[in-house]
Amino acid sequence: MDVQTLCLGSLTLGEASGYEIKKLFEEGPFAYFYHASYGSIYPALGNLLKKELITMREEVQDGRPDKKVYAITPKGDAELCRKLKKIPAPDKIRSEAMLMFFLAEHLEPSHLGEVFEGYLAAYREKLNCVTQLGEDLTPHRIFARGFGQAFYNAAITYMEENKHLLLEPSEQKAAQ
Amino acid sequence: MDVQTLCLGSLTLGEASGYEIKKLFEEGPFAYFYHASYGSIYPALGNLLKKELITMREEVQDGRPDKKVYAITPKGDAELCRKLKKIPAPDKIRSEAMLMFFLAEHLEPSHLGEVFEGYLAAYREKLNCVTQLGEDLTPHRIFARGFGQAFYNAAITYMEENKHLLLEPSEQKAAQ
DNA sequence: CATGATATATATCGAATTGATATATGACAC
DNA sequence: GTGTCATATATCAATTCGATATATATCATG
Repeated sequence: MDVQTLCLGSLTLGEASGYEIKKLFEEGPFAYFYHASYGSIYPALGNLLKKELITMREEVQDGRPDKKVYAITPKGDAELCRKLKKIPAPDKIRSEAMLMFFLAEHLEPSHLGEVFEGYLAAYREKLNCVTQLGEDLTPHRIFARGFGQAFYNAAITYMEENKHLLLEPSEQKAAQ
Repeated sequence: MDVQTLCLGSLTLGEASGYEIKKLFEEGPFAYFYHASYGSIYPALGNLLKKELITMREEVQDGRPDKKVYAITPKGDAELCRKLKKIPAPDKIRSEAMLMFFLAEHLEPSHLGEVFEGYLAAYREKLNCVTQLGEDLTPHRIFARGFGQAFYNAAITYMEENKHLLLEPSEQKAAQ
């Protein structure tokens, strides 16, 4: 699943600029299951335009910089459907925080605590973000959003309940 | 967090070959929070060796190909600690399946069903994998493993309970 | 007993992606 | 006026992926 396909998928939600597409991955409905950077989005939009899978119009704005608004074409829609006709690759998670927790013996306790609190706070914020997300969703999208909520809820609950394992390992040892 | 740091972290669990390190990310304790490919692991080990952060010895085996066994040095351990002294980047999830669910209107129902069942089966297998994982774990690692279990459990439960949203959207619509 | 599949093991390389950086406009605070 | 923030586009070196190649050995299957 390359960024071009990702952009096509984004544009099925309505026309958007590269900047707006990026926001879908940062705080929008895609935030909890996919990521893409400007460095891949802008070139992808250029390629899609060349292939006539999307159209572009320049929109002059006042109070902020002008933008290029992209929209998917029927040809682009057909291409997206073609690309979605496959078995998806397995999920890939990259959690530096969890790696740190796993290797916690190599961290200073104060830093570990800081990392933990920051991580928990970030998850609470993400849950908040997902929960506020979207109106008039199709059942499919309610399912997808609910998955994100279920994930964040489970993570937050787990962290709150098992904090001691990470932050007071000496007491745990003593209790055995 | 680059692959070199990741390899250093892997080697704190004990000496290992490139192939064995890869398995940590595929079915081992890192599987549910990080990924790395051969194309990054082998060059990373080469660079770490040059920098004397790890050592290498060739181990002749019978019944299978010989392997190069790497071990972390004190210098490597210091470097790892240095690299871990920072605030971790936010988690990044890449789920092609979830993207498909979100864009389900563009999929044939039979394909959607197939993707869903495959995804659920994969998660059940991953949960199984994580649960069987590790003996004599430190509290930190019990925390990390438990997080993986909590995540997979939540995901599986959610999918089982909300399957209808995804696979019978017409009935949902009719029920409104 | 060939044939194919699977597991172990290392290595490489083009293509894709990231993360950082540059550039620019305008709002808003202090 | 000075700094910071949000909007907006674009580029690029460095990193990483995913596919492929190569090799050894086991095991099943017809």
